[in-house]
Amino acid sequence: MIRDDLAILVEQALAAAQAAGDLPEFAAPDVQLEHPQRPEHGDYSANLPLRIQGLARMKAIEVAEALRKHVPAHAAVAEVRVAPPGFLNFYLDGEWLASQAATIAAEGTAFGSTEAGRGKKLQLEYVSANPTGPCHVGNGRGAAIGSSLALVFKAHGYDVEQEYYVNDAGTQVAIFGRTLYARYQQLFGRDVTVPENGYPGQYVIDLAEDLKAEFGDAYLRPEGEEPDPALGELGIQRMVERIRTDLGLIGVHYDRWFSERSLQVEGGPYDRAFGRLRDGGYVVEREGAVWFATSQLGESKDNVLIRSDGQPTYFATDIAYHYNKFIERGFDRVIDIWGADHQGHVSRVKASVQAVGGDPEKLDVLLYQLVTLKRGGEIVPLSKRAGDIVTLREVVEEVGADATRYFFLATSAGSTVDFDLELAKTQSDENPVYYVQYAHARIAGVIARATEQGLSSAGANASLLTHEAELTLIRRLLELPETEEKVLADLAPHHLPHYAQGLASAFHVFYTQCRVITDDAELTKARLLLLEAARAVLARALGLMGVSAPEQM
RNA sequence: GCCCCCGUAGCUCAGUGGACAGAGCAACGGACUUCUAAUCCGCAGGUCGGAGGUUCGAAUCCUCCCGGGGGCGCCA
Repeated sequence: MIRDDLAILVEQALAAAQAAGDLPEFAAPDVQLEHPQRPEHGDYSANLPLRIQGLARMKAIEVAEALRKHVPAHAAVAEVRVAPPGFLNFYLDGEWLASQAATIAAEGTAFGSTEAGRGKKLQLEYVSANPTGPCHVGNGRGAAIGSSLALVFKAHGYDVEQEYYVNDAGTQVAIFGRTLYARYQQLFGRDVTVPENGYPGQYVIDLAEDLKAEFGDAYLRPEGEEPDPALGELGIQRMVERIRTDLGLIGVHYDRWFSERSLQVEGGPYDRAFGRLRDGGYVVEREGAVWFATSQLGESKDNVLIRSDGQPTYFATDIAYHYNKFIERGFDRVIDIWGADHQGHVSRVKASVQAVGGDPEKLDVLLYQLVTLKRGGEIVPLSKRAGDIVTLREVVEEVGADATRYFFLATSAGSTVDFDLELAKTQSDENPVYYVQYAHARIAGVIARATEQGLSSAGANASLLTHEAELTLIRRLLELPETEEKVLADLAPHHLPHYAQGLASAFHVFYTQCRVITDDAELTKARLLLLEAARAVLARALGLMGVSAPEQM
């Protein structure tokens, strides 16, 4: 990308200046280029002189001047200027910019793709909400972040597997089974109550009704007896199906649904991982429970693996799960995306990866802050245990899949967000996602009209693109590769909506100032070429967000 | 009590070592006989929670304090 090309020019200038004796010899830090906030400071700016003034024992402004003299000529660069207190500012050449419209149009939606991840097996695990209830709004945030990251990684050559970890074992599943059986019995007139710590939500009643309609009293046992485990399993299966369907509504699809229970088969990952922990001397028994001596690995405290009732903890199966990911499936990199309420879990999972022979450096845990759901300013609880849950499906039906995904993507994972249902509904017409989509629809409209009139960009002369609005738009197009790089480096897909917003804005300005289809046949061709480039980049940005790029609105 | 995240315009949020802090929404004033006005232009809006410190340079890094959220050995 152009930014990297310019960085190389700066490195070359430094080497040349040192060779010529204009600067002393020293090892310089990596060259970083940025976009100045003010246009008069150029398109790209290097602060290298300020950072090496100490090494050079010269004033920054003099370092900058020494560098400027040695910057090699480059087709993209019209001018390099020195600005106080010591910046080296690059101004892109208008003719080169115009030529980029042709380059981008030719690449189409492949513009921005790289092979950076070629041959790397990457796993992204996200949402993985308990199958004891449908996805709620908060799960939607994890879904949008994970899904979008997966799309970007794929676009850069990574072999990506998206996985949902199904917690189909353990205490909560058992409680869910008992809740379901209680609701089921109620449908047959029995006076039973939902167990303490059960799931009071309406969806369990709905599920019980479905099962009764389908299987009648097949799961009913004599009063007072324990429920048929098969009922609970069936219930979990149905909830998983529901989750799969609901996530599909916002375009989230997984390569694999990984069963927690499958880890626990005789001689399976759970046993093997446990063996590794024992071999490492990390397993101790105390207070009737079995502990993982995480404190030996720098953790502040030990953690229970097997409870005193003999059941493994969530942590224990999670160790087996990560053992399976790293050691048995051999991923080169694993990214877990969790809600911030799992924050305390991060360091001990990393410690466990190390303990079972994996490399904790290859594990990234991306935490997103929780979503506060509001209805008309009032907080609505999100927990499945609270009963009154607002499902992801309800939200999608109210505000639409595109707006939902865009909303969840638009803020950085580190910020808490308020999702006000009333606001989401009333402001749906003003949602930024429509601003971006409208830009795409406008482009599609003009191109369609041009096609009707037998016009195309064939044989276009890009150098006719000289209007300031045209060049500004092209500058924006060129920022897509940088944006994607930043998304991957920071694991921060929120850069995408931010970028798309700016790109759409540059397009709308262009559209207002520059008429595409005119009597000037040559200029029309050139502008159609620019439209094709803009359309491809916009469609790509929207696609990476998992948001549709409509032909018309 | 300890740990993590956050605090930026009226609201929702970008910006996390560079130049005079940005966008959207809301408010106000303009622009459609012309490829979609879900648009554009203009105007306005800020002690970057507070106080010290480091640095040529701090919204950004360090320390302390205030406020909000999350977490802290047998829930997941």
